[in-house]
Amino acid sequence: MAAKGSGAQSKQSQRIGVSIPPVQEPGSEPPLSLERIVATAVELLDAQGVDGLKMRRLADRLGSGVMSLYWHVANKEEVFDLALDSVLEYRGPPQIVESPSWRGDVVHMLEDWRASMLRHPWSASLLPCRALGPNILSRLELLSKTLSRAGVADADLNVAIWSLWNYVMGATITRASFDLSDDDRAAAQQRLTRLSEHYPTIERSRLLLDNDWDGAFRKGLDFLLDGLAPRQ
Amino acid sequence: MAAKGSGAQSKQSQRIGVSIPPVQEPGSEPPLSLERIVATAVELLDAQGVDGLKMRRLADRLGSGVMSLYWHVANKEEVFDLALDSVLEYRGPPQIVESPSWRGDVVHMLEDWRASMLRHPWSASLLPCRALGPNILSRLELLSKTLSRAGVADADLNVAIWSLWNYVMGATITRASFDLSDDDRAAAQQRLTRLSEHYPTIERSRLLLDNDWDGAFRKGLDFLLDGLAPRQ
DNA sequence: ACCTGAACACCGTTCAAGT
DNA sequence: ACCTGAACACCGTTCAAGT
Repeated sequence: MAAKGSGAQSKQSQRIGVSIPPVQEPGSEPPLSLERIVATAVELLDAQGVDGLKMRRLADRLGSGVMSLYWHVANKEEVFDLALDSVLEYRGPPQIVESPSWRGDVVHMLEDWRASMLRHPWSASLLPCRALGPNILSRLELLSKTLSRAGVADADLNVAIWSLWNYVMGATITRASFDLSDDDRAAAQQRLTRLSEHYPTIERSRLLLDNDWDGAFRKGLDFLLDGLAPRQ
Repeated sequence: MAAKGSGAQSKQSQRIGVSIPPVQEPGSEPPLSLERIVATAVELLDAQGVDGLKMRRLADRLGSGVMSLYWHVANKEEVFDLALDSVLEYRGPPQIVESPSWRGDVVHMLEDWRASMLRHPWSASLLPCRALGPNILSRLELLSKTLSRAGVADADLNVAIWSLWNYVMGATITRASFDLSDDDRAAAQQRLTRLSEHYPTIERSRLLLDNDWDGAFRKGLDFLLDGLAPRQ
């Protein structure tokens, strides 16, 4: 299961003394490494979507043979896992003077989470069915700690966390997949208009064109938080 | 784009008079039809998951050559679209005497929606990125109409619908993917315990093992509905 | 109108070597 | 320790026919 080179931490970024910085001669590639593979996988996913990530294409971009990848990585699945987690790092809430409120912290983290996933539209739909990497676990830990300090009882903690997780995931996955296809969406709304006898209400409200996603996200999130941890 | 035989409605289920019911001679298959293809695709997906649906395997089960499928269907994508929508039919709320309350109707529809998707665990993660079929549109229409009658203003209608959609999708996708792998989940929690120095709070609450999914779903849904359409 | 087999252009990955 | 090319066992789909 575990990849051979998984734990390897390439330390070549720690330059010793004043040795020559590794300026890239055009055409000569730096050596393969887990970091380069993951970074390039993210590039590829951003550019071409989930189906665009192929081992051969990845190797091409890295200037190596396909099979070289398999030294650093067990299989394609692991590439997905690593690319996904690499995109979800969290740097914490802005520390302006004093941390304002637990609620502000939670909202910030969840909005940042959503924004991170929307910057990489392939990531949201991948997350639920993949292994939970350290960055995701860190977010959950932070969320849990914050809610706990805010007074949420231990018995209610898991429900609160999963409700928020579910809401964020649903909102982001939907948004990301609608994002991918602006034309498709217009086409869908047109099809809806043609069928307006069957679906008069959603046709009238132009459901498929409405796009205040950010506002809707924030509003629903507030409702959830009101219920989960009432402001006292 | 449109498949050649898409609109075909095989009417052979309407028996004329007392003709012999189509008892299957073992080995002789009924003729191919869109319905049979879709039904078999659902079987295959239920049994083997998303990656288990291959055109060749589907053809095998149907007792036909692979390429025969392409007469009824444009490509594999269309098989997914049709299988998905076929699984999401809604029969409406139980009509016991009087329809109780708009809120009961909404909750019933959304819980039924979730249950339908959980009966076919591959469906939830597929839904957001596929075409909206008639059954899904019907649910959205019903939801919209009910909320509208409940007094939700036109301007707030789309936000309300999408919030609920997002919540249901997120909850179901998460639940379904955790469902797929009971062992994996235990393994993940074990890994978490090993790393408990980094994630003490979620380790202590045994976040990854908690499984009152149904209760959590209902609770969060109530919070959302409270916010979206306050009971007067 | 409906079905078919052969063939094509891909995939991920195994294996047996190379340095 | 790291990289490689040839080969295998698959895929979805095109095409040119068949009935």
